[in-house]
Amino acid sequence: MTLRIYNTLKRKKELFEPVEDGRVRMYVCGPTVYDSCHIGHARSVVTFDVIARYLKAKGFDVTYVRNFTDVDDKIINRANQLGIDPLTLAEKYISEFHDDMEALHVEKATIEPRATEHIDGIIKVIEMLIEKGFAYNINGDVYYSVEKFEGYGKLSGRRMEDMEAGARVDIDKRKHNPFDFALWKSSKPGEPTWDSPWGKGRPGWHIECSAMSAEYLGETFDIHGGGKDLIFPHHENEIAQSEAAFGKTFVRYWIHNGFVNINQEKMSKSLGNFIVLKEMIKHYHPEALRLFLLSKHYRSPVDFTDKAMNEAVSGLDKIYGLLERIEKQFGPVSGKDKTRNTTAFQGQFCLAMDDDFNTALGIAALFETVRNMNRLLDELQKRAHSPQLQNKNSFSQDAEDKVRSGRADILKMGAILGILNESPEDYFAKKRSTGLEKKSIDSEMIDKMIKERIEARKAKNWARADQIRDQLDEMNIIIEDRPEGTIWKVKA
RNA sequence: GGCGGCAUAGCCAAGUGGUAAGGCAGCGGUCUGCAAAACCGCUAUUCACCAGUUCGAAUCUGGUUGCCGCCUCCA
Repeated sequence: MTLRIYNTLKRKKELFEPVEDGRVRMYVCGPTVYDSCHIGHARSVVTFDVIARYLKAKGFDVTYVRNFTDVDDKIINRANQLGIDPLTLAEKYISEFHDDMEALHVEKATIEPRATEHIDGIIKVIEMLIEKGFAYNINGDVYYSVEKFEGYGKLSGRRMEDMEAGARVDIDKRKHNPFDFALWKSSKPGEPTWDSPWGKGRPGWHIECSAMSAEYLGETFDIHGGGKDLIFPHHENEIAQSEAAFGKTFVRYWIHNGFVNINQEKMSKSLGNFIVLKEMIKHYHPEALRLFLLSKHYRSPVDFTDKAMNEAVSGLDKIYGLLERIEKQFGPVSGKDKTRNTTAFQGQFCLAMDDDFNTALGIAALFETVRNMNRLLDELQKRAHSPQLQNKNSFSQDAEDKVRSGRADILKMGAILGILNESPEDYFAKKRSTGLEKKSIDSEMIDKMIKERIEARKAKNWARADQIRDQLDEMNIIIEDRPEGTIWKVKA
């Protein structure tokens, strides 16, 4: 059970060895709260949610810090446009973020610090950097001097000389080097400001993460994550700040998730193709989104399409379908079920997750378990209908044990992936009612028609039964005659 | 201009030296009054192309082509 993680800094997979045995300290860059979350945010948050869940399941004591950037140019601009206070705007989107994440079944981070609540810590780090000669003050603006930090560029793999060649960087003559970045920005009218040794102002973007991670996780910690786009300049700058200020290795393992494309196009505001999370979960089950996102490796790009989402929905239906089948036959999960041997989980699934959180491979293990359990239930059903078979009882006892263990397996895998949070009844009931809403059909009418069809079938009036089924089909309702009774579904 | 990534069946996708997971779709079968669901079987002698290393390569090396990302706010 050795976990290997792809480390962006080293550009290879490495054995994971935390600073302190049995503990993991991890920091993930959260959103700048100036707008609603889109599915790109969802990918990052879900990726690290699964990583945190898995580390906990492996027995680590996990301290997970995910920050909010609640003071920033974008927030100020947006607030000015709307004529409201920037901090009020930030508050609104923080609360929206929480709502979205709850809907997505994202577990709460241990600590969710905000930049504006850590101004003192930020100022302290800037003072250290000035003192050590890594930063300079120009009329109340404090800049970090990238040339002073020897390792600058080591995360993103770029050298200063290369970057200058074709770089598109704003020319600020006051900076010693075009790549020098702001640690502290002097205040302009209408902006939130704090007192500092350099006058009134506000922190730059990168410094908050150096200050807050040090406060909650120490000067060296285990995992730092975020989207690939943050590698440069944000994370490069964080390393420069923290290692210069504290004189220690900042982070041991850097993890970066890939992007979400929409119909093979980069998702961007200018293309107008970004998908807001709370809109999308009106159309798709949040767990289907998680299953979709996790069915590709976290470092690869994923292409969001309705087709891909519908495939995820089919997969989720299949899993819940099995859970429903088991529950109908053996009842809900019992206390005893929770302590069962979960061989597929401990074997295939954990092996996959141990290899750089290979959720796609883990999901394959989940589906294989689903198929195995369905097969067993089929066999059980077959035997029940053939009275000549011997040892029926011992087989069914054995099968029940296996099925219960299989369900425990599936639920354990689901708990890492953050899916299968609902009871199968609720899942399908909700699906039916939202399906009806969309097509504006009345469920009482359906029940009435199904009752009539059951009567017709009892009387072996197949013509009438099929006629009713055809009518329902026209209403986008699908019928399944199961051994336990007739159920219906709404067509996707 | 600089840096980096990717190319596996109809589609999505895992697989970094030992002979191609899983999902979706399709077809055939079992089951069913007929269906649906579920299960079984089939669907890549082959992993963009060329050359090389090796007993052996989708996996390593070199080259070619194509796609994409970052270097500017961005998950």
